[in-house]
Amino acid sequence: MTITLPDGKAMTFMRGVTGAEIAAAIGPGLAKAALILEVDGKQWDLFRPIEHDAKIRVITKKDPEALELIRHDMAHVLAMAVQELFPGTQVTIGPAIEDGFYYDFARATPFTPEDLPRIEEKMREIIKRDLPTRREVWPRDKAVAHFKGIGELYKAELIESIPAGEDVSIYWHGDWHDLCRGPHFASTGKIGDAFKLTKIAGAYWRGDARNAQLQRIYGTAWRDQKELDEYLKRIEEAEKRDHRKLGKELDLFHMQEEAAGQVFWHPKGHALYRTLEAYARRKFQRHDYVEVKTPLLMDHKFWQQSGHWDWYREHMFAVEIEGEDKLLALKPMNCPGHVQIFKQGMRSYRELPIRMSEFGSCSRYEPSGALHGLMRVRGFTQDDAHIFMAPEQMTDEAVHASRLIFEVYKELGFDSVDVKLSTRPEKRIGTDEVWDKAEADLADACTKMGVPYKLNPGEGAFYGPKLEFTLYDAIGRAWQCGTVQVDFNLPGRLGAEYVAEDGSRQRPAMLHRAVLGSMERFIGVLIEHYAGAFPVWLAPVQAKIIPISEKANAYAESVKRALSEVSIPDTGGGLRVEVDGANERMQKKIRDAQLQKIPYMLVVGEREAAEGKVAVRLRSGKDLGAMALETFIKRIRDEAESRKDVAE
RNA sequence: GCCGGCUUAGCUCAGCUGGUAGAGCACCUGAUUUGUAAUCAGGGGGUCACAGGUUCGAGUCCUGUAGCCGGCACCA
Repeated sequence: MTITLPDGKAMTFMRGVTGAEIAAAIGPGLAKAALILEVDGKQWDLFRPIEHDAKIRVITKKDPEALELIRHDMAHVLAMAVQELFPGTQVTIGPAIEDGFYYDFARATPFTPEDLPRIEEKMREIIKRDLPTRREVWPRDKAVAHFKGIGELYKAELIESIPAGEDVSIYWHGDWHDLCRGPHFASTGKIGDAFKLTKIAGAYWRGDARNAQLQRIYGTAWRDQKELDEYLKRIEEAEKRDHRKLGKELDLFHMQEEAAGQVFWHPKGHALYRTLEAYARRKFQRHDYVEVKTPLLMDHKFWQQSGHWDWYREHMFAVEIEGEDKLLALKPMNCPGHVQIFKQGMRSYRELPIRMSEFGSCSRYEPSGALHGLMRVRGFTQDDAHIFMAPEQMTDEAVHASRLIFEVYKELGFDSVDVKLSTRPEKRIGTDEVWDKAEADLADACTKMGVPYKLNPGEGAFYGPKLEFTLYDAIGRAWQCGTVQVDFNLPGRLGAEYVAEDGSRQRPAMLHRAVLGSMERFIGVLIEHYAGAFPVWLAPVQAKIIPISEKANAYAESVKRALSEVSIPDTGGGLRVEVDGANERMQKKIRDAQLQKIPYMLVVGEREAAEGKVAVRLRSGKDLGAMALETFIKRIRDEAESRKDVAE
C-alpha cells in the first residue's frame, strides 16, 4: 500500500497502518509531535488504520488546524471532569469556538463560580492521566439504545436525528465515552494544559428558547502557556476600552435605573454625538438626500398596516390616553412616518428617487437581558433613510446607498468592511416572485460594485432582504452597523403611489438604509475603537489650556476665545477648548488632561503671554515647545478638517 | 424573557464566622503662585439598591422586586 507525503515522497506500508506508525517511520521527532493525520484531505485519528493508498499529511501543534483540535479535545476533557465530579450530570454538545470551547450540560442544580477551579483541577488531572483514546463504530440504533440505557437522553436524541441505518462513531478516553465525529488525539496527555475555564452560563438546548435550559461552561485553550497569557492580556486590553467604563471616566454619558436602556448624554458625550451627526448630515446632503423629522408618537394603526404590529407588538411602547379611544405607539422605526410624507400630494415618476433621511429617535422595548450599555438600548437614534423609487431603479439605488456606507466608513478610519446578503426568512410577507427580484437586485448591486458578499440565508427582515455592513475596529472586533434593505411590500401596505410616465398609478419601491445604524451604538463603537483617545475632530475637548500660575489666567482665557472662534466645516461648530484655571500645579493639570485623553495641552505662562505663544504638548507626552498661537491654530484646524487620526 | 453573579460615600473599592461603617481619588476651605503625569493642611459627605422577614441586634442570614454584569434567546 502506498502512502504519499506532502513533499510527494511515496512510502510503502502494510494495509491497516496507522498514522502513528507512519509518523514513527518518518522520524522520532515527528512521531512525538504528531497529533492528527490528514488522509486524502480528511482528518483522521493517529490510531485509526488506513485501508487504501492515500495522500497524507501529519498535523502537529504548529499547524493552523491544531487550535481547533486542541479545543475540541479540551471540551471532551471538560465533560469527563464534570461527570466525574458531578455524577448524574448529562452531557449534550461541546464544540470548539473562537478562542476556546464550551460544553453544555443538563443538570438540575446550576454550576457556581466556585465550581470552576475544582473542575479545572480535575481536567488537569485527567490530562495528566494521559488516557488513551479509542474509536468504535456502532450502528445508530445500538447507540440510541445504549445512551438511553445509561440515562444520556440528550445524546440519544442527537443520535436519533441521524438517518436510520447509518453508523455513528463513539470515542473512548479511558473508560469515559461520548458520541463524537472526531477526530481526537491519541491520548489526553497530548492536549497540553494551556487552558482556563472562563465563565458559566445558561444556554438553551439546540439554541431554542422553547427548550430546556442547559448549563454551559466556557473555556479558552491554546497551544502553550505563552499563547494563553497573550489571550488573557488581550481580554484585559479589551476591558480597558469598554465604552461603559470610558463613558464614566471621560464623563461622556450615564444611564440610570429610572430610564433603563436610555442614555443621558453629558456635555462631552453630546459633543461627540453632535459632531458625528453634523458630519453625517453634511455627507447625506452631498449624496442628494433630503432631511425630515417625523412624530415620535403616532396612532398604532400605522404599524398595523405595515405589519410590524403583528411581529413586534410586545416590543413596542404603547400609550392609551384617558378618555380617548386611541392607542398611540412610540415609533420603533421611521418608515411609516416617511411614507406619510411621501403620500402628501401627488407624486410623479419625475421626482423619483426621493431619498428621505431622518435622525429618527426610536423606542423599542428590548428584552431586559439584551440591554448592554450603548450597544443595545431602548431609546436610540437611527441615521435612517427611505428611498422611494420606481421598482426598476432598485439596483442603482442599492449601489448608491452602499457606496455612501463604504465612503463614510473609510472616512471614519474603518478600512476593512464585510458585506452580507441576508435572504428571505421563514416568517415573511410578500410573494416569492417579489422576494426573488428583491434578492436579485441586492446581489446585482454587489456585483456591479465589485464587492464580494457572504450569504446569510434566512436572516432577512420580514418585508425584504438586506445587505449588512460589518466594520472591524482597532483590535479586530466586528461590528455590524450599516444596512440596506429592499422593500417591495410596505409601500403598498401603507398606500404609497406615484404617477408613472403613462399616467397610471404605480406602487413605489422602497429602500431602507442606515449608515451608522444607531448613533448611540456607533458612538459606543467609536469609544472602543479609539479607546477614548479620539482624533481631534471628534474629541469632546480638543485642547486644554493650562495656565502655569494665576498670572497667566487672563492670557489663557484670551487663547480660549481665539480658538473658540475657529470654525471647522462639516463638524458643526468652533473648536472645543477649556481652560484649567484650578489653583493647582501645572503638573497636576497636565496629568488630568492626559487622563482625559485630550489631544492637545497648551501650557501658557508669563513667557507665552508676553510673546503671544502657546507651549504645545500632545497627549502622547511629546512636547512640541512654544509656537505662535497662529501656527497652532493652523495645525489644529488642518488636523480637524482632515479628520486625521494622529497616532503620535 | 431565561440561567448565574453583583449592588457599601460622586468614583474605585475594604468591611472575618451577625454587635451598629472605612480608605484613596473627587468635592469644599485655607495656605502656596508653581515650566510638562498627582503641593500641603483642614473639612463636609453613607436610609450599606429597594421592600419584607429571621434575630436582643442585620451592610453581613432568608424571601421578593429593580438595575447592572457574564452568557443564552431575541434584535423591524
